[in-house]
Amino acid sequence: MTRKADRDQIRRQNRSIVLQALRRNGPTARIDLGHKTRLSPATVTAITSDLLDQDLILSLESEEPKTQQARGRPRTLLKLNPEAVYTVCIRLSVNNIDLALVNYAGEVIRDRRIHFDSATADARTFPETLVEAIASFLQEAGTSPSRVREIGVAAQGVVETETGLVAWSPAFSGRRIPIVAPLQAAFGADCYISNDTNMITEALHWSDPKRYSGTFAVVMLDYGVGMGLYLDNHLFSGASGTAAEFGHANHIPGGALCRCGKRGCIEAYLSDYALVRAAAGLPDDTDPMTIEAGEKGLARLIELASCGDADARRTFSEAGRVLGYGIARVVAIIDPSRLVLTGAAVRAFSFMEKAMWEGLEEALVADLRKNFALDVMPWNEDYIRGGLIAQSMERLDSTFYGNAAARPDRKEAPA
Amino acid sequence: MTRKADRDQIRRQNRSIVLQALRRNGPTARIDLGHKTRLSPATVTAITSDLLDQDLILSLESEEPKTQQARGRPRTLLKLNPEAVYTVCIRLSVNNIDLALVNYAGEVIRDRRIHFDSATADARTFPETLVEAIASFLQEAGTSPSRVREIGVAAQGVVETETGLVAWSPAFSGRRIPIVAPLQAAFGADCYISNDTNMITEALHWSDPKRYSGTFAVVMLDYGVGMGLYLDNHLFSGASGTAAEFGHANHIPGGALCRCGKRGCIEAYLSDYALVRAAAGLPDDTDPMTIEAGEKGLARLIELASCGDADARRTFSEAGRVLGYGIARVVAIIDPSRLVLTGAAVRAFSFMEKAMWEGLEEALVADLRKNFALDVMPWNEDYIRGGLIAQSMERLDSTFYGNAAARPDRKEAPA
DNA sequence: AACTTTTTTTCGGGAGCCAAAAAAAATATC
DNA sequence: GATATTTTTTTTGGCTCCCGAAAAAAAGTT
Repeated sequence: MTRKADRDQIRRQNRSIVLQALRRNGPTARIDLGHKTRLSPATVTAITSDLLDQDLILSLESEEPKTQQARGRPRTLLKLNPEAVYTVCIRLSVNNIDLALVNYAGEVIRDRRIHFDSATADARTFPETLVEAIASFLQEAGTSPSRVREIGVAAQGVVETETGLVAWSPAFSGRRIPIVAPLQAAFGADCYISNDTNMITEALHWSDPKRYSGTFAVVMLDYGVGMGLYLDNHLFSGASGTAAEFGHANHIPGGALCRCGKRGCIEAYLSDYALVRAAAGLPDDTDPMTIEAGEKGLARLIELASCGDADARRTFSEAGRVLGYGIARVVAIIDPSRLVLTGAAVRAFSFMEKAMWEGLEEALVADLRKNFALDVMPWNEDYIRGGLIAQSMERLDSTFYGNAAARPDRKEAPA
Repeated sequence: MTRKADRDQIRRQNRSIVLQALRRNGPTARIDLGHKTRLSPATVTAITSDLLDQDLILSLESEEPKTQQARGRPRTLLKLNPEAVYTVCIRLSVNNIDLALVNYAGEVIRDRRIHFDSATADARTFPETLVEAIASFLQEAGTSPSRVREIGVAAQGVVETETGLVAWSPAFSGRRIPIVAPLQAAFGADCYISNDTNMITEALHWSDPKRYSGTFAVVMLDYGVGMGLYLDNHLFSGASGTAAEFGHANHIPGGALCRCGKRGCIEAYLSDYALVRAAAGLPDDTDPMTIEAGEKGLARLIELASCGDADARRTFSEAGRVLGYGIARVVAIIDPSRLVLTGAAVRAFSFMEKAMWEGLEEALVADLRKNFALDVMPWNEDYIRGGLIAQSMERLDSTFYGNAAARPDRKEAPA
């Protein structure tokens, strides 16, 4: 049963909409906020004066507006108060912790990369390491931890959003590492953790909501294979928060050996180590950990293919066919309107494309595969940070209302 | 951006909640409606008096309430007015059109099965046939078509909910047959079409919302293989409405021949004809259309297995392994909290179970497969009708508000 | 200085919710 | 039979929304 509606909900929602409009459009006059949000001028005045009282937004009088308008009362622009609250956005990769301090306007005011050698470090102490890293980062920045109201983390591997831990990651040699609980305990802020590809998905929706709305999927071919799902206009993370593990969906029973220990995973055909292993003619059960792949391995392979090396070309072509089959299964189950292909390996897309389409056609009946568009998108790591920022800001915007806590939770309605 | 909130929305939502509470609990006093909906008594009075004015609900004074309560003003029970509106729920199977006339209380007041021989009939004229069948059904029932405000259709095969047509079905030899548009034109009611397994999914949520909420999947093993997805508390049907086509997700590249013409679909290993084909030792590219399977074929196979026939046992065991792999892929991508297995073939589940778990274990890393529960559920066709009724009633409840049309559309927010 | 134009604020009204009081309609008690 | 008690329902009054319209503010134009 749907939850009952009451007045508070209206105001909360409308405040949140005004904040979103300001974040998306930068300094804006009340009258334009009215147009953008479809609220009446009177209501915009009421809401913005609340927000001004709370120092969440600022009035931009002194600065010269000098828009095109000539006559009439000049519009006073409003903007988010950058210093109202701060967010820390963190990206965990195999060897790095990337920290960013972000203000309420969504601007990165300081960032820092900390090396973390996952091969030698003890995964069990990682949470403490992370807490210390954040604390010293904030101290350097001269920002009191109490002003940080939101901490977002993106990690590679299998992330359990619901429990707030990394369930399986190459960085932690497969150990389950709690992240959200230690951060929450240390800083008291609202914390969350998500898969890195989910954050790319969120970033796409933020940067081009026209194109990336409704139901779409993102497949990331990188050092590992990830997926993000945006379903019915919401980021989807499944019941325990581990959905969209495209890379560990099986392709061939008993097939090539994957880093996760199983055989036949899509990742075992498409990721960096899989490509290097195949191109080198190694048996497909060669332990992935013994393969030197990563950025260098992949780059060399792409170069070889570009030079016309037959083995490299064949490797990419076979990978493309696997990709086609994988996409076919996702399309059959999810029916997205668009599928975005990204990650370091899309540089080699031209070598995979033909086989990919062939695989897709072999795998899926025409009626099901004609309704989706494919985007191939080179990318950079900033997308992950962008998604974290978008997600954090959305959580913040819907939090502020008096002292009322409780962000409405889409997951479960109370009995 | 979220839509702005206003007062109308509140009232609409609360009215809808009251109607839902009445539908779920039967005759209920205002005071209990207050408890169930968490609305104040004053508000319940206001809303119910509106609903009484509109004849959507009835007051049950004369009849003896005689509840356990002894003293105090007696509660007057309210109930939905069964005659307020009518719904027609239609199930299309290969050879039958099952019609049901349902009143606003969700009770079936008349039903009828019409034979439709899809082998000889012309699929192109099916829409007219359907319209005529409904019209004569209503006439027999003595119900004016104008009182029918909702028509819901469930069909087997690939159903495009968004365009309102059957894209591929064994009943129509693969032709695309429009359903919603002709019905809408003929009757003016709000019409929709959905996949039959989606309706089972909806029925499960309706009948046991505690157990079947959040994110869960339903797999139907029948004369064909279907799936329904309930994600984040909403029935999910994908961008074009063809999601959850589990049966046509590929299992083995270049594998067994499927009814859809492709090779290696899960259906080509798990459906009635696939089992009969395998048990008979026929080559796996034997044309499914030439195989006598259906209810009888499946029943005989189950009997053989029960008697200890080795070939039959092996057939089911192999099918179970495929099922395990298929479930593993769904779990990797969707991460449901529960997976329901149903359909005619679950009678043979005991012969498939061991291999299914083995397949699941082979295919998926442990971290991803330990978060879901499996239900095996015998079923009957009434579930589909139940889901249609639940869906139709939900659509009706959120429709009535003054003359305002516009059921809020979860799919797309306006710019 | 008076008019025009545009934005913002104020004011009054309507709609929704709720808490509390009042009314209604029984049974229990004397 | 009259009064008290209990429980449900309705009414009242108050609060908070939002909105339309009017008023005010703050320019530029004539």
